[in-house]
Amino acid sequence: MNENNKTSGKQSFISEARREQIIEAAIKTLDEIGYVKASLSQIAKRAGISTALISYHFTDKNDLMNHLLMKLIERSELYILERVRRESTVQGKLNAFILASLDYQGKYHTHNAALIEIIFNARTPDNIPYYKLGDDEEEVLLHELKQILRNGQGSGDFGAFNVDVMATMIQGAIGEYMINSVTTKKVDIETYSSELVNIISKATKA
Amino acid sequence: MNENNKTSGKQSFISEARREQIIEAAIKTLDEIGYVKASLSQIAKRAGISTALISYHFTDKNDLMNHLLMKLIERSELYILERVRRESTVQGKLNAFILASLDYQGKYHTHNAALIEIIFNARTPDNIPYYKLGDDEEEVLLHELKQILRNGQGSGDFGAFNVDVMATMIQGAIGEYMINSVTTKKVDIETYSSELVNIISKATKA
Amino acid sequence: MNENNKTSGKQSFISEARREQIIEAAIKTLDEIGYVKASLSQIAKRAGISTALISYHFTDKNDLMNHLLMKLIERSELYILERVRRESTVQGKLNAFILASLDYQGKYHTHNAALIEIIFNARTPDNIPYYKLGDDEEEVLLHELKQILRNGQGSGDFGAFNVDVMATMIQGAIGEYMINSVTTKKVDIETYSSELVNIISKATKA
Amino acid sequence: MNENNKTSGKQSFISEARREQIIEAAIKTLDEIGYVKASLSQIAKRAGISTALISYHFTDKNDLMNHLLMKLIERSELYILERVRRESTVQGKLNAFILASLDYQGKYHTHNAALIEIIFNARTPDNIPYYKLGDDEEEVLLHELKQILRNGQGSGDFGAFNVDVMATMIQGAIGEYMINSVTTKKVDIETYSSELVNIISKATKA
DNA sequence: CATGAATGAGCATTCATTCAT
DNA sequence: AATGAATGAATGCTCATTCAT
Repeated sequence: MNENNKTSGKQSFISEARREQIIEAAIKTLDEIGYVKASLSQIAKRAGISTALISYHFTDKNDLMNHLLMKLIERSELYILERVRRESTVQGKLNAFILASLDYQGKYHTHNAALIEIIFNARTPDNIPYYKLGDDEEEVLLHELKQILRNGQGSGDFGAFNVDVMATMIQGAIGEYMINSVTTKKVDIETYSSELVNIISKATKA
Repeated sequence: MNENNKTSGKQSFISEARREQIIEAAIKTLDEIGYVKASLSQIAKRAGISTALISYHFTDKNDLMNHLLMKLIERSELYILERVRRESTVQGKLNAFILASLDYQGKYHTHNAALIEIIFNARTPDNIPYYKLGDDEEEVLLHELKQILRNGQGSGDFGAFNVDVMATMIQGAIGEYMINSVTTKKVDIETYSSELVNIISKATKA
Repeated sequence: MNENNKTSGKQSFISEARREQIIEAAIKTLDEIGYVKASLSQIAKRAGISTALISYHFTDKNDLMNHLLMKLIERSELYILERVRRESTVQGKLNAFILASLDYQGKYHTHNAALIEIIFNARTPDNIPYYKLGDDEEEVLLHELKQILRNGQGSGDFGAFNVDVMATMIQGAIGEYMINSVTTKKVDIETYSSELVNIISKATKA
Repeated sequence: MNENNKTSGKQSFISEARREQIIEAAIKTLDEIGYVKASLSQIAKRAGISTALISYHFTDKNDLMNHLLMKLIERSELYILERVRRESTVQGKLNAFILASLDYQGKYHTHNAALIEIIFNARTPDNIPYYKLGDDEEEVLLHELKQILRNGQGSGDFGAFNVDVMATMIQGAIGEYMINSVTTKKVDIETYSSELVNIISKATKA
């Protein structure tokens, strides 16, 4: 497979399947031993293939991590947006956003752990951390959340507040649960979800 | 320097100065190139010393990182708690907590970046990520925040809400600003601070 | 090559050849510069390969040394036992044992030097020197020697003596030639061999 | 202390005491962890001093090992020769030589272990192993042993045999006991001693 | 005399990557 | 498409030695 094939869109069916398999193994590896120790050989071991095959299907370790990250983001977006779109009211959408986000963390915590490992560890060749890379266009979820908030303000359901700050706060509150072990140990995810919905509801109220 | 001296409290003045210098260089290194690339030789380069000297003053790379982490946590705690204690009302204390936390991030963002790098990258020998290690006793700031919230509920200044959830949410909201580059680019820290204070104020109101 | 392959019996032809080559280079290295200085890079230099390739074919430096030791012991055992088994009388077997042992030292003195270097230098992780590890089962040559002595006593060819002591003495006398440079310089190996045969013959006589 | 002082004969009393102390610590270290791991810092630790002080009192690690070796050889020579000289007959002297040699090993097995570690591990800068260095003049014990054998042959107490070979054989038989763990475990030193005396007695008989 | 501080050289090992097959 | 073989570069760490104090 030449350099082009590795990044171009069209691959053979078998090639695509291999890439998928490698990405899944990488997710498992990141969850189990963390980014620092997640060497290609550790990933290959979990995939049951040789390291060389990873290099064959991805230009680079970086390339693999990028694809992996895209896949992880895509999945969580699909899950959360699907739940949001099912609701018709702004309040319903906001609640759905929060609940679905936390649900996803609980159900696919392996994915979430892998996501955290990548975002906080991987860096571009210029040493820019991935978590600082966030491009407006890419941040689909944040965009959706802001849209809900703006719509709520427009319809009078929500009061006056800085949408960017409120959205950031909500995302921080959601993400913190996974990360803050003191809370994780003390409060179960259902309680956290419903309490958070209440608090945000009050904070956004007109 | 023998094994004991490396961890015992009393060191010579010059030795203590070197340790300090190494720790500062390590902070700089973590901020600049991230945990993954922060090798002893990179740290040594920034400190202008030999790698061996780091090994001489710290038993281990792990030992260095632990001391560094302790120092970083200690500093931010001192800064924030000092500001909180200056206030007399619960509302004042809560606002001070939020503002001081964000101020610290803005003023010492190198320290904060280093803290993030360590917490999300370092793992114990059993592969437990540092961010999952959080021990109740160690989490001084979270404890203080909960105390403020409980006092506010007791005095009637704050309404009814789950203290653990509210505290976690506030911490998430504070931490997110540093991490969420979209927001960092769009909203300056003063705006974020004051808006967050307003939102939390409304959310906690009786 | 995965962890398993390194120790399991079946390897590819080319892999086995490389392992052989590395072991031979290690023998040469031990003979030339001794165990203490026999680093992987010194061995690699003599094998004309990279250090990493040694790590690829052996799990460990220890693993390499163990394989090397096994090979050396095996070779000397094969050589000596073959010569002993050609003889039919106990006296013939005893003499053959002594002569073959000294012949082996003379012919393959590089191997013998390497053997000495390993046995007296290598230690287990618990600091037990290899030369103190000798397990009855493993000491094939000592066992064979004792068998000859016992058979000779049974048949009346040999007189009464403590078999363990006599066998140890013979082994000591054989090994000493290589080690004692004063004697090595003064007495050639053929003289030493024939004289030792005479002396032992007298000592064991009925 | 300048370069000269380190090797010249006359040192201050305190300096001589320190050297003694270092040498004793080195012996202990060699016995406990073997030559390979016997770093200056390990020796210093056992002596309760700093590594720099060893470098101050000995030009070199090699220098320390040479002095240590001399001391060890000297001690065993004194012990054995004293016992030999107490006897008047050649047979008595020969037996005393064997018994005293084995006694020394039993009584001072720490010293003996250290001796073995040095002789088989240390090498000159030209990579000549110490065990191949043996100079006729230095080998006082071998010389004494040969003298006894020659005297015995002269007086008619002993028969005809090659003195060099017989002496080497006896030394090998003595040394083997310490080294051969199979025998060490099976035969106690008293039995080995008396049996060896009997065997040698028969082998040397007129 | 004695030490703490410091270093350059060397160590075994792991890693991402390449290449012939 | 897949692998085993191979490597150069880098890592954390230890060592013997030096030197100012």
